[in-house]
Amino acid sequence: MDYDFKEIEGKWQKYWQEKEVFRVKPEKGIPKYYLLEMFPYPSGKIHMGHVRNYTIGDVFARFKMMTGFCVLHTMGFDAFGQPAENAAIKNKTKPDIWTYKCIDWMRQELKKMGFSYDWDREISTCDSDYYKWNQWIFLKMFERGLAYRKTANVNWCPTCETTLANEEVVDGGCWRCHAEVKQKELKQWFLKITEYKERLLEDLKQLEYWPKRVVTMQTNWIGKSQGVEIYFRLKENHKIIPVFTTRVDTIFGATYIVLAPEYPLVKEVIKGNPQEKKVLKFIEKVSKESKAVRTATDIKKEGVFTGSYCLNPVNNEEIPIWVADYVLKEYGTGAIMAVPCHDQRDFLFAKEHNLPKKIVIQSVDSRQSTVDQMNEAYEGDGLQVNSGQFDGLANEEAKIKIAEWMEEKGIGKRTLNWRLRDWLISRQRYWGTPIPVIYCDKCGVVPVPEKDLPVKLPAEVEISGRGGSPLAYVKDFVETACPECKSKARRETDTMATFIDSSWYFLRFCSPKFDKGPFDKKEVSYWMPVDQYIGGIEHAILHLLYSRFFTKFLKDIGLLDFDEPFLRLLTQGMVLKDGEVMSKSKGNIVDPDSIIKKYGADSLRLYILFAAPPEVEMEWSEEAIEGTFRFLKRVWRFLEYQPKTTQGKGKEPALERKTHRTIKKVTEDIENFKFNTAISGIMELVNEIYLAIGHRSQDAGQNPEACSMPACRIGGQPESIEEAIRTVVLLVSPFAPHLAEEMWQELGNQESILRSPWPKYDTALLQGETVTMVIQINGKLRSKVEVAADISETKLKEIVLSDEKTKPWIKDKPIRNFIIVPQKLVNIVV
RNA sequence: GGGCAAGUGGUGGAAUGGCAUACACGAAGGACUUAAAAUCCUUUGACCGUAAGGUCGUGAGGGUUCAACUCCCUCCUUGCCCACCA
Repeated sequence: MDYDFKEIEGKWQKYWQEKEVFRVKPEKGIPKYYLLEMFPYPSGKIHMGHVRNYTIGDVFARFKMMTGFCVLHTMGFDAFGQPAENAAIKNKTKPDIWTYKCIDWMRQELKKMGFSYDWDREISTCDSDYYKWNQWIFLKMFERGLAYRKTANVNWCPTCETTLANEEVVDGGCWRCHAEVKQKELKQWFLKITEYKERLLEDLKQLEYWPKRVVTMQTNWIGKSQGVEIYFRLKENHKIIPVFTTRVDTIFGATYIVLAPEYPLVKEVIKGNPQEKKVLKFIEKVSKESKAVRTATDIKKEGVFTGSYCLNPVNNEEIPIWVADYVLKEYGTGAIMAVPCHDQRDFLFAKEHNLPKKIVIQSVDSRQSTVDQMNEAYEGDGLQVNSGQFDGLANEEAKIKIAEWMEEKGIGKRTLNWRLRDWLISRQRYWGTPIPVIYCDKCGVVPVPEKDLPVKLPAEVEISGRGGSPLAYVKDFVETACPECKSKARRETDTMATFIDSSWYFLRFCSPKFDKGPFDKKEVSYWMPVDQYIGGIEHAILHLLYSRFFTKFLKDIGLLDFDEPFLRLLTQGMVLKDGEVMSKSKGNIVDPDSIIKKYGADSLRLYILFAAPPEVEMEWSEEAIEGTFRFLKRVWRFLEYQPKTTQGKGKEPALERKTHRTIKKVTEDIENFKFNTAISGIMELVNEIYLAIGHRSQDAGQNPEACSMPACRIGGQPESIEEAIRTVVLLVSPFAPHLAEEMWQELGNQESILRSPWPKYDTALLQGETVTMVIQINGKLRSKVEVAADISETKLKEIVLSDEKTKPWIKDKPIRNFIIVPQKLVNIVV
């Protein structure tokens, strides 16, 4: 009987579906487990990254099911987004038709992998049943002032007349027509995530089961910095220019200040002075530069003198005011004080433009050069010099003293600065959630009343990729009545960023068909929070931050009773081919479907977990998958093992011990997501079983060459062998579920293997009567001895010292130390 | 520039203070076969040695320890994420 994976996999996928094995509902008295993998964008085909992500999740879900949990394991589609519009233009189809077709293909491919999803709970974010609640949440935010409108810049391609996402800007040009990208001001919707910045930062401390680096990345992204706002005054009219710094200890070394080109005061400062034209020209030039160009590291920092001066408030020194592109209006106050000796960017800028430098921090341990000898800024700690009454203080201490002194004199104030900005959600796109807002000439901005939701996307739209928001051209959509005064009004024609969709989908899975709100509170309080979330590191910042923000907001309006949505997070590594990320542009894609056809889903699942630990990148190798395929065939052939009943019963202690040790190892490894070693543990047990069967046949006087499996039916101690085989089938079942189900049935079981409990190990059977002890002389391995497990120290010493291989290394040298690590090794120091 | 990972046989990887290279892949040899495939068995870090055995060996250098891939310090390399963040 060959291992016919095609037939087996088809059979069991059908069985699972028909018997609704994965359908789940809350059950009293059984602990719940919510396992979630990041849902895919439905591009049509699954790729190896999906296979890896979802296999990791599936193994864990099945393991949890077998260890007695009520497991919520779901799948859906993050279905809005630009590729559908691009496909519509390219293939002369419609985004919805294209998307739903892709979803169908993708669902089929996922089913072929045998994943244990409750497909009854499938959701697609482009269904109005779903995006209706995006709109509802938006309205709740609007009510509380957390959704607001302001003008902001977008990347604009003048040729295509369209907005471009940052990733569509290639080398400062449009990805499609390569025209130079301009900045354009538009009125757009924002969500006030900054209102939650403290909590988003503070609650990171709760996330002890998140990878450290993800927490670090979020912390840096929120970017809280403690510093001082210092008030510089214009020399002419004493107008205040506030400057933010984290290094107030260097204030005495400030030799100029720099304003962002967009800084409002700039135009006033230069009015009528000889520099005016030059500065205006510079501002004009910078304003055309896209952010990408301005933030590039390798480009020289440019700037111009404004012709004006201001006063350093600590010593009333006159210092020049400059304008430069490396200062950003959005960060801090939009103005900086420049300390060339202690900030590298300032150092380079000062060097370039011949500006004065002044040392104010003296390094303690290295003799510091004079200003002229410096070839880079000194950014480390040290003692204050040239700093008036603060000279001689350690700079960390001076930071506090100077800040206090400035506050007393009213020339500065301690303040916090945050890097996190509000979230721009307006998109000039069709394939997204319409923003539920109406503009009325009389009433102004009017939210769509809840009862009128959803604001549906019109089906008949021309997608050309040109001319801004496509919805603006759909007359029936735009023209509407004001909900308040009933007079003629216009709908908002922008749609929401798709990150909104994924910011709460994990809640929708708890009650996917609920129609009285975004989710059923009762269901959510049973299932949430997500116990284990699994996905790519590329979502470490935005998606996870937005989801945390939404959760906190929904808690504030009384819909949730917890602060954090995801208890544990696993970020899986990428799948590489020939050392590079698999990607279309590199042409090194391996299609999972072709692998399934050749080796079956079980082999693919097993291989992708066996090749590397989940969180590191893995190298794809077609040759290596042959190995896991072979292994499954080896397991499959256990079905041919039929001990003669006349042979009687009997136990094989060594095999029994191996079986129980393997149960322990595999169980612990799965719990810790060490799937690669879990699998190798099962492989070892399989090898051991084959050995046991082979040895029996030799003992029975058989020709060992005849010991292919069928000939081995004379097995002497079948009890242990049968137990071992049954154990292998159970242990391998989360990894290769189709094969395990089929074998389980062949072994005489009626129900799905998922309904059988996970095997337990007997602690008493783990330990043999003897152990092998390693003997080291001076830390070097010299011999091994087999001794009783509970041997006394004196007896052990005796045996070790009389060991033939040990003797020559000791001879008559005095023994200085005799170290015993129980049941492991002894080390003799001579 | 900042942050975070990682560096072990021909390859993927195992060992987180106690036998370095588990488990696999590949390679070589053998059994079975008319042959092939499949399957099974043996060998497989380097060097010295007929052998027994020995020496070296986890990116480089140093340190702690009876004992270091593992802990500490310095450096090198690669990858990922972020970045004129004041």
